[in-house]
Amino acid sequence: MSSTPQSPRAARAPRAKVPDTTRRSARSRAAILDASMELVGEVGYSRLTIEAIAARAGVGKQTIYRWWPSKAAVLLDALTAVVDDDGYAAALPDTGDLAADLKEVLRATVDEFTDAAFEAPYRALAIASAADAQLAAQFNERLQEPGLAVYAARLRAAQRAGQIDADLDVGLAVEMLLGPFQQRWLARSGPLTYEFTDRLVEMCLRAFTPRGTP
Amino acid sequence: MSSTPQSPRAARAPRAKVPDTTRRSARSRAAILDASMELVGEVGYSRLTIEAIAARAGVGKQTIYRWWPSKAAVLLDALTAVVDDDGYAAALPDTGDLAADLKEVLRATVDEFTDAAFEAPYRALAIASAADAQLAAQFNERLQEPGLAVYAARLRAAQRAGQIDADLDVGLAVEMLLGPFQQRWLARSGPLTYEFTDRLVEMCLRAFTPRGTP
Amino acid sequence: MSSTPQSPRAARAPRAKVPDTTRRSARSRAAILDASMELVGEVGYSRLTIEAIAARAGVGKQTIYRWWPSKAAVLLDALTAVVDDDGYAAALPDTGDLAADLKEVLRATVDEFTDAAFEAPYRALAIASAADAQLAAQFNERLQEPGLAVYAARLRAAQRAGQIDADLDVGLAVEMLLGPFQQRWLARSGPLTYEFTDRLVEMCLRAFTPRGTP
Amino acid sequence: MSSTPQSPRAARAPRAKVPDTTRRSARSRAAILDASMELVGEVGYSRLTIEAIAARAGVGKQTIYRWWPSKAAVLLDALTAVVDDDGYAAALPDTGDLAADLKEVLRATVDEFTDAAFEAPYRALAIASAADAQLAAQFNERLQEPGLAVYAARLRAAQRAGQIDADLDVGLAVEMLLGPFQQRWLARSGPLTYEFTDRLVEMCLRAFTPRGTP
DNA sequence: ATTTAAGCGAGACGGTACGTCGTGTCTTTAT
DNA sequence: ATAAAGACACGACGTACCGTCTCGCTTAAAT
Repeated sequence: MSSTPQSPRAARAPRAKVPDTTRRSARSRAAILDASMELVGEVGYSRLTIEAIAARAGVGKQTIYRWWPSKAAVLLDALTAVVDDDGYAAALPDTGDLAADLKEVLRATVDEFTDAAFEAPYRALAIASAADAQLAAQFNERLQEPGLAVYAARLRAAQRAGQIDADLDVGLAVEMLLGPFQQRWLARSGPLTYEFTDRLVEMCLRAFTPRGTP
Repeated sequence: MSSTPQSPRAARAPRAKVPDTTRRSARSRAAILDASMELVGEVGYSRLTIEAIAARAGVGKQTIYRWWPSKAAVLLDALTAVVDDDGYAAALPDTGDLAADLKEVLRATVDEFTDAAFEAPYRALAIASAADAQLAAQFNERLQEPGLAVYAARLRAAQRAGQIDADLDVGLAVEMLLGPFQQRWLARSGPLTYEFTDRLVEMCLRAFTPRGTP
Repeated sequence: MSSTPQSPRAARAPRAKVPDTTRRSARSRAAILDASMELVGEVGYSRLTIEAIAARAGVGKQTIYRWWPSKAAVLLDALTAVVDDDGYAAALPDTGDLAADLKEVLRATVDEFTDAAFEAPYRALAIASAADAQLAAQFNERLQEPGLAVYAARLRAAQRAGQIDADLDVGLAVEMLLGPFQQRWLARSGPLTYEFTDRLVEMCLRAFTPRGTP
Repeated sequence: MSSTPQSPRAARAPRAKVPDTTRRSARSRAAILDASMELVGEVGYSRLTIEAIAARAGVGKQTIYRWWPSKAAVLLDALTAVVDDDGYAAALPDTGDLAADLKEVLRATVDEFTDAAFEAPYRALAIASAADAQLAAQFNERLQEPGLAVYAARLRAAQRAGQIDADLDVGLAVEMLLGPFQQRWLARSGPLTYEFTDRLVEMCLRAFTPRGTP
């Protein structure tokens, strides 16, 4: 991805493949990211083309090929930029009521995945990741895992508060909370409703909490 | 003389464009399905082309376009044929030990999704479904839901045996068992191991079983 | 061409390629010829297709392929039928005034070649003949030469009347009268006007008549 | 950002779609013209395909479609290039003997039209011109008329020398000399022999020369 | 008076070529 | 050296026809 930091010196290697980042046009970069977000919303991932991005961005094709290896990589940068700008919720709320907190956040996530402007590029990246392991690694690292981490943090807080099992595998717990949700979304195997997420939270908490608890 | 005379029979065909299924070549159909399965395994979905399928099958391209709307639709038929031939496990084993039964089947599923011959077309369809709602409906109905149904049946048997809550939402329960699995697989967010599925089953059963149970 | 007479017995040859003429459907034949004449006028020769002829004629494609080797052969039969029906002018007028007679007939020919209904199939055949020597032989024999023959007859009458050289090569003379005309028409190298044909006749007659004549 | 900035220069190009001629690859152009000449000789016009030209030339199909509207247009450029390179006979010989000069040139033309390397593309263009008025205009202007002009020049010289009528319509005269020839060639209505052209010249000269001359 | 067996309408089939679109590379011209 | 522009070789697209090949079906001839 283009985010790999490149010192100017790196370009001095005998046959430099990587262009000189310091000379990069910020204006072009922004135009490309904007155009790709717009277009993926308009036509969908499969009909998204690099030519169209370049044309919409008023940019030469080579400028895209120089800095990104694929249209998915462009989208990854574009969505990362948006998410980082919007200031990723660094933490889940912690009202002390774990169930309420999880339900609230999952309801917000339902809203997010119902918003076409966000959904389109996110789905595009999920699709591209499913097809390309290398992209998947980047996608998971840069967009998915930060999201999961805040769930994990909240669960660990609940562990410390004794609300859930101390020896609970937090990673697995997060997968149980989000896996069914993402599956419904990506495979369109069911509607994304508050009722679904609420009941999913309730069911999961039954698994997370000590058996004796009523 | 040039006016097309319409026999009553011809007039009964209300919609034009639809080819005559009775004249369809079974040989060609089989060759196309075989070729598409082979090729998706060899080159992956994104490099799978209808031209290559036609060439491999020894068939004209039009014969594919006549009967299928997309390469994904071909794969859906191909995989459906394979699954139906192999005799879908109509039911999960029922040894009385729900945890053991679920673990066994999920372990088998791990094996299945580790087998490239099965994985490639299945992933291809999952990708295509993520990109195309219409295909997704077909994919879910014809391949996913039959698979889920056997889990649901086993859970309902366990309900009758009093092993899990009588008022458990079986559909949701199945999503909890398979969602995290499929998510790991499709998004490559983690390894598909027996350990993972075993622990997933254990966690889920804690959610499914009556709270009082130790 | 389909005009080759075939006795029923010929079909008894070990591997009969030639279908049984006696069973041929006159209705289909007529519909095909009509349709081909219509279509060549509507879309031109290069866009004329056998499928379209069959569809317009309400006939199976095989019925065309059974009886004709090419779409040009169909047109040749079609135009022959029309020309024969219209009763080919068996002879040029002979008023005694050769120049006037030739001018009149050439003016009529100008009219004919300006009529789209006649021009389109005729041009189609001329084009097909230019590309296919075998068709050319048929076209010349069945459509061109009968036309030329009437000119030759008229010139021979003029020879007998002493109006043109007795040792004139009548065949060449006919070519001189019609070659420039057909060339203009086919190559579109100039307009087909009465003035052109009148002056062509006058020039040719200077070549045909005895030198002493003023 | 996505609005396409238009430099004044770019705005001066009134019509879109037209590719930039200055960037055209001379190498590709030459390869395409060569390949089309070769192929039309090998397989004939009707079996000449743009795909085959592109393949033989080592060129993408789009490079042909970008610069030429049809395979006939390619051939027109190809033949024009050959003819211009070979240095079109700028003038007929003028030995003072008009008959001899015309016979000599027509005999040379017979040779030319008997040479397959020249005949094939020329016939191809004649066929395409017969089918397409727009191409015909180009063909006549760029290949036919320059050829006719040299005949016209020679006839005008003869006029000045008093050998043929001063008021002879030179254009018509040229059509009389070449029309029967081209007709025989294109329609294959007779053999192209020296005897034919010699007698054609003699006949025409009888029409061109003053009546009193023996 | 049936039985053949042909022609027939219909259209699926294996192919070829079409003309278009997008890819990723390369070259030109202009900052 | 990067950028806009876009020509290029390539490959796949989805379509249109080709000419062949079954399918019932009518229909005329030969049983």
